[in-house]
Amino acid sequence: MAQTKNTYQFEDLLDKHQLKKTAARLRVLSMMYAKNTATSQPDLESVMHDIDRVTLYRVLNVFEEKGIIHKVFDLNGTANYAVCQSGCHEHHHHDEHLHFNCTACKGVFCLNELSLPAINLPAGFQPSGFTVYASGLCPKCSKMQ
Amino acid sequence: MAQTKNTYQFEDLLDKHQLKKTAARLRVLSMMYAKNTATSQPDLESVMHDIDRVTLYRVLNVFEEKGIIHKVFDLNGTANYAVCQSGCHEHHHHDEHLHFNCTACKGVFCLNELSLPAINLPAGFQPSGFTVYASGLCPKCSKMQ
DNA sequence: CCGTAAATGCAATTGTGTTGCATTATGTAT
DNA sequence: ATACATAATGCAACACAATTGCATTTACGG
Ligand SMILES: [Mn+2]
Ligand SMILES: [Mn+2]
Ligand SMILES: [Zn+2]
Ligand SMILES: [Zn+2]
Repeated sequence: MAQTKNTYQFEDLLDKHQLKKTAARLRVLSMMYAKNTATSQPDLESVMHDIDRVTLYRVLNVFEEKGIIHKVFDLNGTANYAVCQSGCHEHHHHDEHLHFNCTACKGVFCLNELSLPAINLPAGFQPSGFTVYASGLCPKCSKMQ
Repeated sequence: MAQTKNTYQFEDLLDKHQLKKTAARLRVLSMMYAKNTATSQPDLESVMHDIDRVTLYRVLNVFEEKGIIHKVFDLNGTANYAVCQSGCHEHHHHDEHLHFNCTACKGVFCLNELSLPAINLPAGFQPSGFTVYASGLCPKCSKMQ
């Protein structure tokens, strides 16, 4: 679920990855860590009107490179980003968990706690990674019908 | 793999779905049935220079609505479309098979023959569908290294 | 062959994402 | 505290997929 972190911890996080502590980066971090669903650039833009859209794209890109967040596409093919749990490093993500896309609230949930079953492919195909999506109703939306 | 059908069969297919037999639709059908990988609007556009891009989008959309093709996003989040095998009807697709996206040739393969393992979700999540992607090298590209 | 509804072409618009470059802010050395 | 080098940002422009409105053309049943 949503991880609680204060400004000092976000500054430490940026320090740890040798990133300068800028207002845009701190605000993106606090927004992303405050929610339990993935965030898109348009999501950020709709809240942070004073930060240029290009800056938001660049913040997301550098966070992904550093292994702070990972990219996941929603049902419409638009990029969303979620905070990485652990085991993610620069240019090397370990995000082979299931992603749940709620058809009602459109939220994208990372289900890190689930273990994915092994999948074997037909002869000739050499897989290097798997991505599993589920769509349907999230807990909150299924309660409200 | 690639299904072989002639023009009469494509006309029958359009008839069956109460779609008018137009040149654009017949050409899109013959191109999509001739290959064993999914096709994007830009793919079609690069071949059918005389057909407007908007028409190609509309042909793809109506084929998807009718259950003739299904949409699958590639690694870059762009929409590709593949011929449905069976069991797909208007507004009701059964395309819960694995999609393999080759990182070399960028081809998107529908692996209909594979059966996907069951996946159960945490309490509260009500799934209505699953999508599984694998990325890596397809048979042809893995042979060429 | 005609008439009508559907399909198409074209222009314009939206949305997401990228690039180049001038300006500003950050962190460090003085 | 100040100056400097470098990184980050803002802005304009661009690229590309996808959508919408509307006029024109086509398909097809009568
Ligand atoms: Mn995730
Ligand atoms: Mn498929
Ligand atoms: Zn929901
Ligand atoms: Zn390949």
